[in-house]
Amino acid sequence: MKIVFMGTPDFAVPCLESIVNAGHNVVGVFTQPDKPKGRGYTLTPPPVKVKAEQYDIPVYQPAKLRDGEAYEILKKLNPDCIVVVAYGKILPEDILNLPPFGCINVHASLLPKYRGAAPIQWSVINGETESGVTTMYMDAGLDTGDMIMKKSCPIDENMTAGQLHDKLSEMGAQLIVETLAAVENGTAKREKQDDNLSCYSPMLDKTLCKIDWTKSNLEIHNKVRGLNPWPVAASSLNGKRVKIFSTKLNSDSGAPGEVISLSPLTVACGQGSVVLLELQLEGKKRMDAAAFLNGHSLRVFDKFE
RNA sequence: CGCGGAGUGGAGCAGCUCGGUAGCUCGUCGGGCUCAUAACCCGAAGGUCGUUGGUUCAAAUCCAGCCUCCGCAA
Repeated sequence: MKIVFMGTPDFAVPCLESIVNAGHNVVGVFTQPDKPKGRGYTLTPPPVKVKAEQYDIPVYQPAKLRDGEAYEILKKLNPDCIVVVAYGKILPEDILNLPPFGCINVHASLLPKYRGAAPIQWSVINGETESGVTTMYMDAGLDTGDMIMKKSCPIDENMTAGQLHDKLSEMGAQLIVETLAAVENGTAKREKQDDNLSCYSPMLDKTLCKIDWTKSNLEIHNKVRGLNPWPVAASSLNGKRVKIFSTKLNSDSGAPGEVISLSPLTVACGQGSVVLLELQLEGKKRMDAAAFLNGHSLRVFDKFE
């Protein structure tokens, strides 16, 4: 099929690869404009753009989709189908209606649960034991379209959002190829989403990062892995910001936030406690708890806030 | 020129303000104690102090450039 691909971050890259490898004719890639990133505000192209250029596929980076210009480009490209994976923009209706086989989206959750921007992270933060990917025909709503295919995978108790991200990204790459095949030969089904079962996963906000030690150890553990590798759960120690990358559940208890053991480094929560495995002090490198203790004389009863 | 922190034996840190003997916690190796141990005691190895140049009788320390890493912000 003749396809236009729309996507932006790492998550979308395997999908683009698999579509190309499946023999589809990708005639254009839409992605977000390059953005200033990191120290020094270096202008950085999105990962999908980098990959598209390797394939010599024309890249389009419109700031707006609603001014008609994008529509004209798409009309000229004349795709059979538009595939959208984590593009980061809402498609206007005229574009949704343009391709004969429709606009198909790959979403990183088992819809209708976790519609929205950050399904992977929220699944982990909320302690879900299962997640997956869903393909659907896009409609005007946010991730509300009719579903085509689903594939699920378990979330391990210690899995991070980053690990789940990589796994779902690969699964999505497989599923989109299967979906396109079904759509092309007319065997794709169309399943309505049950809105009563839906929930939204809003974009992550840095105010989420701060750990509330009065919460249970399970909630804290889930937050830590849900925010890893970005934006990373954080706390503060002696007035300095500390990122906490990974933890392990422990049943010992104490006053919330207090260090109750040094070997291993254990901090009490509202209920139970967590063993800190990997952390990073502001301006310092990420290190395991043992290394951290070598250079920073923590004591029992010291408090994380 | 977005703001800021940091590079010191294998790891994490101190020392730098006020230049002059390489420090701490841990690890490694050897020995001891112990029924035993990740515990304890004794001993040892291991460092061109990121790099280049400058100032000086003398630079980890002061000055300038460069490289690398990290936090914030986006």
